[in-house]
Amino acid sequence: MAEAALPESAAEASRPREDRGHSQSVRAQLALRELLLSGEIAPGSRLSELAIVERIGVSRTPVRAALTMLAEEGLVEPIPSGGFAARAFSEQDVRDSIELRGTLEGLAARLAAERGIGALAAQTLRDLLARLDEVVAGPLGAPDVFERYIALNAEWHRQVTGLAGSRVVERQIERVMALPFASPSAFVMAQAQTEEARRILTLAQDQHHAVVEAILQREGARAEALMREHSRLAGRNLANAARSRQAMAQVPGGALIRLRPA
Amino acid sequence: MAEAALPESAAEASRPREDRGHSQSVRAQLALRELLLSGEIAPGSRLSELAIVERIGVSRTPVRAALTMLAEEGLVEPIPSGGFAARAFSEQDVRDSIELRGTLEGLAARLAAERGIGALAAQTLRDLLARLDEVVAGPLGAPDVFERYIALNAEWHRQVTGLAGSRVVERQIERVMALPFASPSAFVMAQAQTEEARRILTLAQDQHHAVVEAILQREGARAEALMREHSRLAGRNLANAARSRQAMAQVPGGALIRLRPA
DNA sequence: TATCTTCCTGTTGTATACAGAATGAACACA
DNA sequence: TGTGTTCATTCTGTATACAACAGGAAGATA
Repeated sequence: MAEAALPESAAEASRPREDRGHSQSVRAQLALRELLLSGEIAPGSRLSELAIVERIGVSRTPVRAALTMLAEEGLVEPIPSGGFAARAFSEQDVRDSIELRGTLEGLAARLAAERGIGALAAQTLRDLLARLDEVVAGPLGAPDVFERYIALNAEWHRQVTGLAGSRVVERQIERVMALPFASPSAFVMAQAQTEEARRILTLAQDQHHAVVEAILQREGARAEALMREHSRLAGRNLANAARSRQAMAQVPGGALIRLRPA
Repeated sequence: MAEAALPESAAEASRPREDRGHSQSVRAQLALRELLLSGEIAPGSRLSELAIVERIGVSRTPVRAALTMLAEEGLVEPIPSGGFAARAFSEQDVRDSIELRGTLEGLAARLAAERGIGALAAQTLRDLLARLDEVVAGPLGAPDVFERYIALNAEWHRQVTGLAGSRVVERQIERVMALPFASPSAFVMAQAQTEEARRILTLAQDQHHAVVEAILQREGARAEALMREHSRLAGRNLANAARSRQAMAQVPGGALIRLRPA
């Protein structure tokens, strides 16, 4: 193709910034995921490799690689006769994914508590809590407040899953979170508009504190139970968001969710 | 290559039976997994695509596909500079994998209990239990007794994870069990030789009964706790097997496990 | 008009060629 | 003898050609 013949630097410069430095496969994966999550590719529809090639401008080989990766992630499913189709999710699937995340994060929290964490990790957690406190207590009307919360929240969850000290567990949690609506912050933006926002953030943040306390005091069972319950907050938010199409549009991957399927 | 030019039937006939009807990619995946699990490819070593091509007789494309699949499974890990390496596992990794399976199976059992199962499914479970009872109570010296136990045990676990009625959860459990030493029957053969075999099988089978009872009586928390504890039997068996090189050889994927790493 | 057959188009699975990058060996030099 | 450098080899990532296959439309026949 034409682009491949360009000198490397020119080709790089002409690409979207986020794609720089990535291999074609990664590029294809990112682009395809974007197309899927935004709903531009309708859930259920077949994904023709050639069509994707034209759309994202890399050859079939990396597209194919991207498709198998996305199939592993679960965003795409293999068709028996060959090829892949964009996957649709039921509300129950979302609910189960959240429960799954809660269970695995609960495991991670319990392991962290049982095995103990170092002083440095403890301080990192406390710092994160303090910064989250600021955001939650501050004015919610300020710009980017929720984006800031999401970033800090994601970091907190990453920390806790990392503290288990188990590659195996960490990997598995990453897998679950590959489904974007299963992520800890999936429903934050959907709630941001509601008047309940502050209440929910307050509850979540209190749970954050409690989990850290439990981990520091080596209370494994408590850490686990709290972490599970924490995930159920997302479940509640899902129930609320499901009532409004507008709210669902704020949820990452919301376009893939078929509400009240037959 | 030569083989590709052969008429389909001849090529098929000349292949090992297990490979019939599969695509080249699946063939490569099976063959590679076998090479990895048997330890023929040393853990930690780099996997040259060309070397694999020569070894299993399919071209680079399906080999590459197989490698990415195995990377998702976790048997192989990507090298930063490109390519893949056979992965080695620590005893802790195995322990964590077992804990992970227990946690997820516990979730499945709880969901099954909470959501309830149909009469048909209940009967299937009872039948399986009865057949397992026979094996466990019978003479353990008879040929293939343990193979039979493994098959029935695997089926029982498959049933329970299926009863949760959640694709998402089921998929995740499949992922964990892709690591062969995490499977419910991983350490059965290693224990088969010991005098403790009957005791362990008896304990496991009692837990099977208890889990089914809990599910049928809709006791979610109990089903979950039992299922977790059930998985810890494997953890105990691991501790025993780890003491003997001969016992480890009986464990599927045992060759990948680096005991007492530095 | 309904149904079966045939053929054609589009699609995937596979093999392979090529370019750029990485790795390791050989060699020069301190 | 140890160290830094250069070069050749090997490898991966990507593009593309080709063949088998699936699915569907058009046409023939009852």
